[in-house]
Amino acid sequence: MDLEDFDLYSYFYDLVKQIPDGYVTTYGDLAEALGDPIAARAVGYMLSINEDPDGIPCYRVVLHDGTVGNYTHPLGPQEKVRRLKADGIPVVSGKIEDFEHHRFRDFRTDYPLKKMQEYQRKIAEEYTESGPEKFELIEAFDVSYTDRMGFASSVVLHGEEMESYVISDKIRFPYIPGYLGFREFKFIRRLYRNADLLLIDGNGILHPRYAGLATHAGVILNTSAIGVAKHLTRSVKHDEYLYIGDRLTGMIIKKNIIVSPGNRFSVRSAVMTVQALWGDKYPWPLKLVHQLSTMHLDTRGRILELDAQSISAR
DNA sequence: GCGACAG
DNA sequence: ATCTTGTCGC
Repeated sequence: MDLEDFDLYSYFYDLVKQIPDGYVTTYGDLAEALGDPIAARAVGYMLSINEDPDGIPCYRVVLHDGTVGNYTHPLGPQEKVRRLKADGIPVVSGKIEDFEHHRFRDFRTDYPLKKMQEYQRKIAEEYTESGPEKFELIEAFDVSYTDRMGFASSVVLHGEEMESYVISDKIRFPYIPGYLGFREFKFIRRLYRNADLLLIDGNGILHPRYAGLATHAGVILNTSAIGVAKHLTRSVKHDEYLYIGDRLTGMIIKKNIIVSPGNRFSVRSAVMTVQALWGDKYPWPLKLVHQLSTMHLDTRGRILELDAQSISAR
């Protein structure tokens, strides 16, 4: 199992196909079969964008209490009820009768998200706090999305010189809290131009397993990295300092701007470096690369050439 | 209604 | 992140 290039969509749809005729399962049961109950919302999302509703029986996935729940179909939830009844499942006023008797949870699975957690713990062990303080080549990354496509960009800075890169690819991993690295690192790996500092939209060691996207990228690419996030994730806040367990992992430097070390930085040195790259209201290389990604998405990857002025003019 | 929830 | 109308504040 190649965790760095894992197709969770295919794996998930194969799980859904395992639900036998005459049985149902829940969003949480499928998340459990993937390896982490936190994926329950991603389960709902993946079902909602199912491209093969006749081959992949989404209608067999219901709420925890036996309520039928939503169905993304032109005919709506009533079509879900119709299909369940056609399978011989009794549904009375939107709820499955004798729910536990019809509930399937005996999935054949390798629990891929559990393996990814282990992988993240190994990455976290490779994180180091000390590193260089001067950088020749800085690269900032960002990705914009449609349902199944990602449009990724990077901006590379060396002295006064700047270059930008764009790539796009089909998405094979949904957004799942705590697993962003498995969604976005493949883009960073392809865009990486041997920079000695990576600036990444997301968290570093401010992560339940101390291995957010910026740490994932910094450790695998063996370079310095910093994460800058716009929203706070689960952590304990003391003044502006953010702790996971007893460990200092990040800092709120402005409203909705959270800095955490990815690799080869401490919290203090990461904050100082971000401040050295401060623009108007945000580190300017990240603002620029975000605009580039958005434009890349808007044109569906048909950008051929861009310079900094045409981007900033937006 | 509440809690979590990086992108 | 994306989907999106109107609304609030500078």
